[in-house]
Amino acid sequence: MNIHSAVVTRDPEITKKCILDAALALFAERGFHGTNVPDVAKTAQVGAGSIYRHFADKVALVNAVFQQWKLRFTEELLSPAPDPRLSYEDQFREIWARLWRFYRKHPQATIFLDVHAHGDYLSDESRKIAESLESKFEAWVRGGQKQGALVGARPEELIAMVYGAFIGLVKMEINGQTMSARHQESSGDCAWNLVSP
Amino acid sequence: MNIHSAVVTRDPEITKKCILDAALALFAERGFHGTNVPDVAKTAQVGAGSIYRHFADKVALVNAVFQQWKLRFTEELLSPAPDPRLSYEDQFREIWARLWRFYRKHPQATIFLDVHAHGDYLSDESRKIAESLESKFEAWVRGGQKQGALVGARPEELIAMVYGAFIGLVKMEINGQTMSARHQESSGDCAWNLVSP
DNA sequence: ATTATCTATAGATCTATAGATAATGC
DNA sequence: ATTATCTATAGATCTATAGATAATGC
Repeated sequence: MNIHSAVVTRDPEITKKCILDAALALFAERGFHGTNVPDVAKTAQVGAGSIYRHFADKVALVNAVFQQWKLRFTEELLSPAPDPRLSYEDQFREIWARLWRFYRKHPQATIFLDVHAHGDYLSDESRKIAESLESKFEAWVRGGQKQGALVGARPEELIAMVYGAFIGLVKMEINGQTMSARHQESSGDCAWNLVSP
Repeated sequence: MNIHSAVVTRDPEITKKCILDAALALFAERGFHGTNVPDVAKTAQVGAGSIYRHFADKVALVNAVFQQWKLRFTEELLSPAPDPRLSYEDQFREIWARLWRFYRKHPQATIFLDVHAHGDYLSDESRKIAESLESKFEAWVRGGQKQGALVGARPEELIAMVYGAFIGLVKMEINGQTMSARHQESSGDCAWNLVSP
């Protein structure tokens, strides 16, 4: 059945990585339901069947992408933790700068994580990872509140507003208004005012 | 072919409204590609064919929903304009309160407008309506900046951050953390600090 | 005669699998 | 002998249409 095939041999892990990268790009741009598996295969330059060798189904694939990038996002934002000798304002600005750095390095992942944050196809494992990131941020906020360095709202609220403001700027940029380094910096002033007491 | 049919007669405008309401609910919950036309018909309690009598195709339907609610959102947020005799802080708080009122009255529309803000299925007409709302907000921001009552960033940036922060809170609430009237009020303090000079 | 509605379905598309091919390892 | 890959496609699903039915208006 496979007369013309040129089945190239390579490390299966490379095949898997190609699939994950292609899935990230297409899911970020078109969403879960807007992306079909043959297109992922074509973008990854693998056969459609190979995707089902590495992932049980399309839902498992999107969860693998989600978990990979949620973990990496956590890592790049919170490891190493901002120097605790810094003022909370400076720690906050460090995290704000890391958000922008993450987005510059991985724009597709930033969009993917926002778009797929609440899909009903997310597994319990994926949700657990998201909650774990959330609780790390909440701990940081509570620390600042105890010192009176952050405003006394519920930590979830402050996180939702700051991250929401960041995503708002990202979407604005994707819509055509670029954010220069200077704009990123001054948006940090605004974001700090949001949480400062 | 239609032996058992009970073709109920009613005002075609009511049929159309039922379709638009059903489409709003399903598109908001499952997104454009995650929603299929027979499900919209079932939710609207009409035959699938009736949808294509009122709308050219699925894309025309989502655009009709988008335009209806984007216009209504603009109306409810900016008409009547906040009393210009009020301080800009009080005008801002009035708009913030209207945002929450819109969301409480039309939670599905709030989600719909966020999820479908940048879909590639949006028509030029839909985009024009979105831009027109944006420019009304920008004019309001420029007015405040001239008086030194709002921080001097680009208006698009301030709008993106404030609206992003609001959407962040809405998503947080949908995720389980309710926002009481008191929380809405105090989140307005934070949001005002974001844009205050 | 026209208009609105319905059900049934043709045709397109998408997911997941079957089965062939080739490379690697015992 | 096992494992990874491919192409082709079965079966499910989805969009949009065809054609029947009924109500309204001239």
